[in-house]
Amino acid sequence: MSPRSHSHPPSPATPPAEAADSALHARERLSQWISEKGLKATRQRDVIVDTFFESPGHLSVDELLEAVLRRDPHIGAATVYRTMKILTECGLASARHFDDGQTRYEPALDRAHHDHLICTSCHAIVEFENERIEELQDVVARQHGFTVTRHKLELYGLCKTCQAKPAR
Amino acid sequence: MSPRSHSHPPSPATPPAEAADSALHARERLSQWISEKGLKATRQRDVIVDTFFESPGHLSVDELLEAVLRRDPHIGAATVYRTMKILTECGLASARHFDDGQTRYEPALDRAHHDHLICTSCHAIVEFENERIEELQDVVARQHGFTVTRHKLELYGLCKTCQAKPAR
DNA sequence: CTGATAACGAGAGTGAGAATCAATTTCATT
DNA sequence: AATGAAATTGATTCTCACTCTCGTTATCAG
Repeated sequence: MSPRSHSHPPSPATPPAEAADSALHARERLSQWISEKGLKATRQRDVIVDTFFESPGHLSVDELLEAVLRRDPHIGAATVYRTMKILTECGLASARHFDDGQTRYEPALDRAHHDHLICTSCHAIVEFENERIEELQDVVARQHGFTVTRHKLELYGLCKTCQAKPAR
Repeated sequence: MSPRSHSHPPSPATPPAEAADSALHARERLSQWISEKGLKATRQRDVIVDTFFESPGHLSVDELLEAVLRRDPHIGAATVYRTMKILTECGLASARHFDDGQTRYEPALDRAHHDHLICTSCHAIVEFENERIEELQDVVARQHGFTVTRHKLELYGLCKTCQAKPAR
């Protein structure tokens, strides 16, 4: 079989202290959830969760897997899918479906609701909040007799940088 | 008030005059586009386009195919995909990607922009427009240096009917 | 330590949609 | 009408994101 040389995988490049911190919080909350639900803690999940919280937001599973494999080349894609599903269920991550056909995840630790501006050229994603828009949405929903549980507002276009550049 | 006229060619179920009318307009515009682009008119495309414009909005390709097959059981799914792509390119239809993983098409003949309320229980889709929200979106985009080319606003929740019912 | 069982990884299965390709249809030009 | 180049068709295959299956392994309460 495989030699379990499992020393703790040292982080290749020191991540920002902030990110590492949020990864810590997340691991606490996750272990809580795990014991509540009768799940089991595994090395793979730790690696995936750490990687996720130490990476910039809006990762696709592919991108996350790539980063995970740099730390542990033996983790399977299915495990990343499964882990992100768990993170979503316990409220630590939220899934976003933009128009590129992939599910993207962003950390959801104590984050307020927000929407997105998406550059169709460089694929940059900028978050924003606008209380007025939210209010108006509620008004519209009420006018139509709807009780809204969630919403999605995405603005697609060119970011400042990509407007300046000619055609890419 | 719906006019009950018998002036239409015999079709399996007489569609609303309004819909048949828009199907007519659409066919004109399509044939224009077809000759412009050096494409060719075909019986299959006519059937698909007619069916599309005589059906209620927000059809998935599956649903459309089903309706098409009732008129001509020999039309292939690939042709429906291809035809809807053409309709989208020439501005007669617009594609929508809601959270159910299928592309849905709605007629776009001289229609103004609008957004959607979607019932997560009965899957009803209600359209709405709100000029104030649009304006605020522009403001937000400007603040972030974006030039927005299109946007997507979807409100998910329960419609009036489904709120009344217990659980479905 | 041990046994029940959750979790793993590899790979097969799915479903929407795009691509391929031989056979057919369209249509401008004879 | 007949021709033939080019577009179109439908069956099938492929791709891509994701889920499921299954034999094996790891976790953890007792």
